[in-house]
Amino acid sequence: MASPASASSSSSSSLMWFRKGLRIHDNPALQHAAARACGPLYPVFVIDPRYMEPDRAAPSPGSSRAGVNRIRFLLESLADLDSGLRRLGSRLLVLKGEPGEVLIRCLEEWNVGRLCFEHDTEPYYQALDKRVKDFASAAGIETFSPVSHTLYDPADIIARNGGKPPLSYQSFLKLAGKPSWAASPLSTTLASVPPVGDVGRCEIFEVPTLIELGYNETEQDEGAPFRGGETAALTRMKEALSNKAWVADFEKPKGDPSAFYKPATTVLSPYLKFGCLSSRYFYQCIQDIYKDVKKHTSPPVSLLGQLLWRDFFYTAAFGTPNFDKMKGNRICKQIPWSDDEQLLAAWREARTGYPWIDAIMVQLHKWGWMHHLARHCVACFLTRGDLFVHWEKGRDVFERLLIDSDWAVNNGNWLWLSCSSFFYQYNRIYSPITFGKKYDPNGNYIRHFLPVLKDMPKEYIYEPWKAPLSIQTKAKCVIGRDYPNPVVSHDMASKECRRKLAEAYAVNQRLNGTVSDEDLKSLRRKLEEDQEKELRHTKQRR
DNA sequence: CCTTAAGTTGAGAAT
DNA sequence: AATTCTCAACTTAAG
Repeated sequence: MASPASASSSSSSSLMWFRKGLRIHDNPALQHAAARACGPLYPVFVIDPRYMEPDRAAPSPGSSRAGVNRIRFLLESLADLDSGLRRLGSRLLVLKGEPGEVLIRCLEEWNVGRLCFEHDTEPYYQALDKRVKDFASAAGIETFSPVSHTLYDPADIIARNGGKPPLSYQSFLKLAGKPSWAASPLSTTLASVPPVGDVGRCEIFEVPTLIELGYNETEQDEGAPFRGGETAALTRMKEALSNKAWVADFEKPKGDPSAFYKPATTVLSPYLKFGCLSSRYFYQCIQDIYKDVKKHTSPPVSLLGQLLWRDFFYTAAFGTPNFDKMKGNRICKQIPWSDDEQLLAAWREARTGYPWIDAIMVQLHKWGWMHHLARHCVACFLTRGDLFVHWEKGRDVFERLLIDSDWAVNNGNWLWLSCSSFFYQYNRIYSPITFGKKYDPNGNYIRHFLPVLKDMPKEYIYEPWKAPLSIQTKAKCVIGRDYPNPVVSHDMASKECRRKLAEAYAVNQRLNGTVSDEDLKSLRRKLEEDQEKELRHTKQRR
């Protein structure tokens, strides 16, 4: 790793570039930078205005790329990182602009000899990092870019599988084995960080507040239990892991998606997304608990199994060109999804008329987080279950609004839920009525996030359109006036979706992975004709 | 290529 | 009320 170039370099300063990995503990890039620095160390975070600053044209409060909840979470994380660094004798230098451009200017201005940053497998960072690394190598700057965001190096797993990512969880597990770093305990503390040097002509900012970024709305929904930052991450993890029996018995599919004041899961995902919590440290802590208990659950359902899912999707995403698209994605079924903007808008804006679906979408807007199974319900409903809208549209909404939205995991799950890849049992459709009911028969979750329905009797809370008008009136919620009628009939729509999926699957199989635009177009035409025929038949029968 | 085994988390009925 | 069974039925990844 040590390069002779750096020893002979006239420059002695180092730059630690933070992007994800917003933490002090188990941060190999920071450790390396701190340990090897013989001059000043500049810890940098670059605010990209396109990601952070308000965009009035955006569909909901936030920037063009991120909802305000995730921006808040990121700012909190940065402020916490700054105070962590200050405790160690340093601070966080915030700069603004296009990250690649800004970083290269810093490297020049500060005469940096060593650049450290966490390796990242997302396409955005792959392109950005190549630019920066090319500059660094031409300028004789040593770079150190370790893999520490995930448990494994996706490239390594793919290489061990003959160049292709494993596409089933079980084969991933077999291939992955025990992570190489897990042989010895992680280094989770740092004694000190060398001080920052002269910043020259670079304009340095403090970590901004939302208001300073130009947001008026700074109120966070009461109850949203998530504050950004490493401190909150570690507290939250310790709290979750303090109950060893809970950890040992954890089975994700048995969690209650309607629990909101006390979620059924750890809610560590946003911290893992930004790297406020090291996935490796989390892994180590879980293993320590497993050693202490007689028996524990196993992947895929166990708590450790959840962490492995993340790596599974990171690996699949890294090894699949166009992972975030249907077209040009070799593992994605080609399906003639509809582009009905009105159905999409109804879903996005929580007015499908199905309270269980709409309540989940409200929670997404207000909290930026929902339980995993709740995400399944709305994703299934939008795509293969009811509305037959393209999974990429739903993906975009999640990507914007979730505080934990993570490129690989989010796209992977949309591929999964839409039966486009990984999972193919399109007959198994989440009912927007009965699924939530079995966890929350009284509808407390709906009453909380859709207060317009708070006085609807529990008999009708999942299907308020079935309530007699007298009851609707008494509940002060007349369907069609105070709350919408269902945008589709679930029974009819889901049958229709099943049929369309079956036909699309048949075409994909017949054409064996080479479905052209023309093929898709003619399939779409055929499906529409069939639907019309079917409608005529139903009318005749009546 | 062909065969085989397996698939995180459905719904509804029956016990 | 909670658990287990049955249903109808697939598909694909892996080997």
